Amino acid sequence: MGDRTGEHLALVDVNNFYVSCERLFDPRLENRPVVVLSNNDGCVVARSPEAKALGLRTGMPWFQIAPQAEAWGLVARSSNYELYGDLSARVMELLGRWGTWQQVYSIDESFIGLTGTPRQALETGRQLRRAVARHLGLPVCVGIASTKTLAKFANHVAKNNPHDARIDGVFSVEQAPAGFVDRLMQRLPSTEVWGVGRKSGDKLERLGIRTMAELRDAEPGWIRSRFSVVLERTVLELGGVACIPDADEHAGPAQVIFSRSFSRPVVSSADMADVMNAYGQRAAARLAAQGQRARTVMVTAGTSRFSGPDGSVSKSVALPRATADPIAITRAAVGAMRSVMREGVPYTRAGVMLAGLGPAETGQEMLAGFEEVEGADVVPDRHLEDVLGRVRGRFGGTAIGLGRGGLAEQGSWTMRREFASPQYTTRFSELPVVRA
DNA sequence: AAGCGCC
DNA sequence: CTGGCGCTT
Repeated sequence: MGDRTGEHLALVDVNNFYVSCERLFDPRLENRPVVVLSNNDGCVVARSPEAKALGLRTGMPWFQIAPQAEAWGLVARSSNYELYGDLSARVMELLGRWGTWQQVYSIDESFIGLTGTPRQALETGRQLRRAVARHLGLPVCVGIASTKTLAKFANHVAKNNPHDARIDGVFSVEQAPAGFVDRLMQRLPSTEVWGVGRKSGDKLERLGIRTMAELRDAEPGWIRSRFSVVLERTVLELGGVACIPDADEHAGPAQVIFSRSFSRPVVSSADMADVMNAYGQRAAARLAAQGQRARTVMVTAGTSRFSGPDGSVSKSVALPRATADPIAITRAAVGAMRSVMREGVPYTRAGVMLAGLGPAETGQEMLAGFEEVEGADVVPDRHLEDVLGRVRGRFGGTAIGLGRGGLAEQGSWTMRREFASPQYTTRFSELPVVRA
């Protein structure tokens, strides 16, 4: 745990984040059903309230919905992660200013620490909600409590009572009327608790625990023996004991994965080599951007989960040295895949995973290799990944890459993005034009 | 390598 | 004609 004694925890997230981002730049999407689709336009990942009212659920495949879309006036958008990522950075930066501490939990969620009395913390929550609306035009909900799990619950309360003027998007467990939280927990199923999914919910039910309140009141040690230390912590947190450790700010992620489904199955090893070339570069670029190096490359490829025999393969290979060099990583990925894939099998997805991560060399270490240029005012880049990172930072992610066409070249397997919106905030050529 | 849960 | 990711076991 960090040093957060006596603080309140707020969990802030953006309502229907991807849809809200799309609406920000296309007001025609206001007041009508809108869904944002996953990569490859596969299934629904975000819904406007109007789309929810139509009964559309997250995870629904688009091909099942598409026939009715026109009759419903439903608008679909392909996911535009350039846009969402950019807006996310702005939201997170703004939220960080309101907290004594911040943990960015996902693209649209952040835990932040609030000080003062419970009453003051609630008022801060209301202020930051107004600030995000004013500065970024995005609607957020805020849940405030003493533990992360309770803050998640409080956020859920805020989000699911949009028309309650007393809540108005901000709910504090500590400031709720007596008995209110307990009555709610007695009504809500355990699966509404953060960290309790379908499987654990089923198992809990078989053991006689159905509601959030029953889970909160369960014996922690018994839960640990029947489930895991992770669920035990959830029980303690529901009871107000903060015990989910904060993410280590300094440590990057333990692994970097770049994995995608194909628009069309990949059958030949030649095409799969192109895939590994492209995915290896993307994974390597992320690794370099995080200032990390990898020791291990793992490749995976799989057949359709919904039809035909399961033909998933994977192979892990050690790199000769820890590196973020896209040439070394891409070579390793292509070679590993060639050794395990079966020619003629229709693979529908593949991935490159980098593991055994550690920090990249410091500036001092890099300088050590350049005694020969001592006195020069510019230290040349020692690593290809640094050069690529700088070019991409200035000219865009596909401006430069390995091989003919680099990352810009598209294969027949490239993901489908039929309903893509412009990159309003990250490409000069796609800036929205405003006429007054 | 698979299960699980989250977004 | 059905996502991607990270962590745990």
